[in-house]
Amino acid sequence: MITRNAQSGGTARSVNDPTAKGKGPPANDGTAAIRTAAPTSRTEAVQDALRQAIMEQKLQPGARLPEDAIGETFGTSRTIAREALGRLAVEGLVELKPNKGAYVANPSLEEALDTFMVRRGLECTVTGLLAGKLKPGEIDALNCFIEKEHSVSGVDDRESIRLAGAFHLLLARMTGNQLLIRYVTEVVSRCSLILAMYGRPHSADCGVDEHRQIVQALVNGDASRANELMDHHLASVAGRAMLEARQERDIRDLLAPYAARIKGL
Amino acid sequence: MITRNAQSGGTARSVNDPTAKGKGPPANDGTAAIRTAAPTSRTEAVQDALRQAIMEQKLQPGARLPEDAIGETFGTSRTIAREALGRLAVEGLVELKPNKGAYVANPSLEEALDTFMVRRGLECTVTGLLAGKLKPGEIDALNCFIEKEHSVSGVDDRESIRLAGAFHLLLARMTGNQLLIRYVTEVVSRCSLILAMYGRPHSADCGVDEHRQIVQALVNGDASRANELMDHHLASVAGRAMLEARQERDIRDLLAPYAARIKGL
DNA sequence: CGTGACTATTTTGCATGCAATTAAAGTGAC
DNA sequence: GTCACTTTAATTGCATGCAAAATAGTCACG
Repeated sequence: MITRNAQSGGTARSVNDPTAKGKGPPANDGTAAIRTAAPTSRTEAVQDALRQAIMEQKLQPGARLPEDAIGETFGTSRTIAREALGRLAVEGLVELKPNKGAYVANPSLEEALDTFMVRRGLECTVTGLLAGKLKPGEIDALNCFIEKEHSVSGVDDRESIRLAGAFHLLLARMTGNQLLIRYVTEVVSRCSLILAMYGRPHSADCGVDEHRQIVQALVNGDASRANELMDHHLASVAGRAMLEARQERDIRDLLAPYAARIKGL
Repeated sequence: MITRNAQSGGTARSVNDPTAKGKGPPANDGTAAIRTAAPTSRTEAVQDALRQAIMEQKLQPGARLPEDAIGETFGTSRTIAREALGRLAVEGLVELKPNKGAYVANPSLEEALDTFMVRRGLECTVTGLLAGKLKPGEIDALNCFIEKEHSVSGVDDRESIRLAGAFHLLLARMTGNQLLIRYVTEVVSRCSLILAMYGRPHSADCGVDEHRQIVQALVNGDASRANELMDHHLASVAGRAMLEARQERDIRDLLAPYAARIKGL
């Protein structure tokens, strides 16, 4: 009925920029995205866009994600949307209910704690691999990054969360361990979602100083201290976020479906 | 031209048992599979079957996995095969080359070491969560499992590797942490593939006793000792496997494509 | 006899169409 | 007015078809 053009994909190219335009300059300082490399397939493009939309809370937790709507939005077929949703489900950002459809993940408190627990283990592996092995250029990059974190601290909460995640990602990338990078990327995504859901305002602020200490310990080659700091850091981030979360969460849960219905999606 | 039946999927049911028949009784003691729950979709069924085939080395590392052939084998369309391959790629058992197709993963020595490194971190999280928290029934289950491991030790290498993996999986499941379970499942899959590729005969044998010690430490609630044991255990498994691997691997790499061509696949 | 270009075939990437499941609306009985 | 049932609409699950890319095969030419 739509008959967009011919049939095959050679022309429909509305994929490249649909949700990506919202932010500042595309300077790739690790700030921008989880994905570093340019998307190779359309599936990846849609996947990246959806991930960003979810993590920026443009798509509320619990919101429905119909294949049709997504495909149409991005100018692709349901096939692509479907596959992107499937992969995001693996990442834990999307929940896939059989025969019912895809929803933005709405992690329970328990799942949130599980995620942080796994994250602590992974990040200790990171610190273990990095302690005393950082090259001068890497140290500079980290310090520079922390500077940037400090500059937005207390100003833009959402940006703070994003940068905090990016910091941990940056560390993981320095290990060069591809699998570790993938896992840290995943848990950081999940944690960012969780913090955006459960976090109180300013909850991520005081993390900056802890980041500084961690880098210092890594530079000093003190692995166990870096581990300890990282562990404490993550535990405290989780703790700060969760403390007052219980009631608020219920309200949000209850409200989300109505909000989605009103907005029409 | 095939016109198998009508059109839709309501009837084509050759999915349920294609590669699964090769082994003993279907008693579900954790021996059988990575997947515990019955597959809900056809995609999952194919995915599980392929995973098993790969881990049993029925499909050699590096072998091509054409969508067509897989779909035909399992009595489904390429769509299903494609999606299953995609998910296995996420798990790291399949390598997906754009516009070229899917291949059974052929991890390099570096990737193998990366995997073991990540695994150590994850499994330490497992031991940390489990130390002193095991219920009597769980302890029994573990001891029973170790007994079984011991019985096949030195008899059936492939089975030993499988059981060793299943033991770690069993531990992970006892944490109840879904994400942790997923990650451990993945790394165990990968490590099983790696051990099957790189492992010398009997390389996994002496692991049984270490398993026993780990359980003992967990029962005693000695978290740090359990961690230490687990770490040492995994490092030694990795070490045993890798030691003589270098040359042999090159040969296998070179041979794999030819083997695949001869067998026609 | 080896090498390069051209063609044919295979295989992936993606879009679309049909059936089935599920959610919703509408209808009637109590 | 509420509950149960039937019907209808929306959406998923899956298969198939077409085009592009990659590979294999063929033939002319050096």
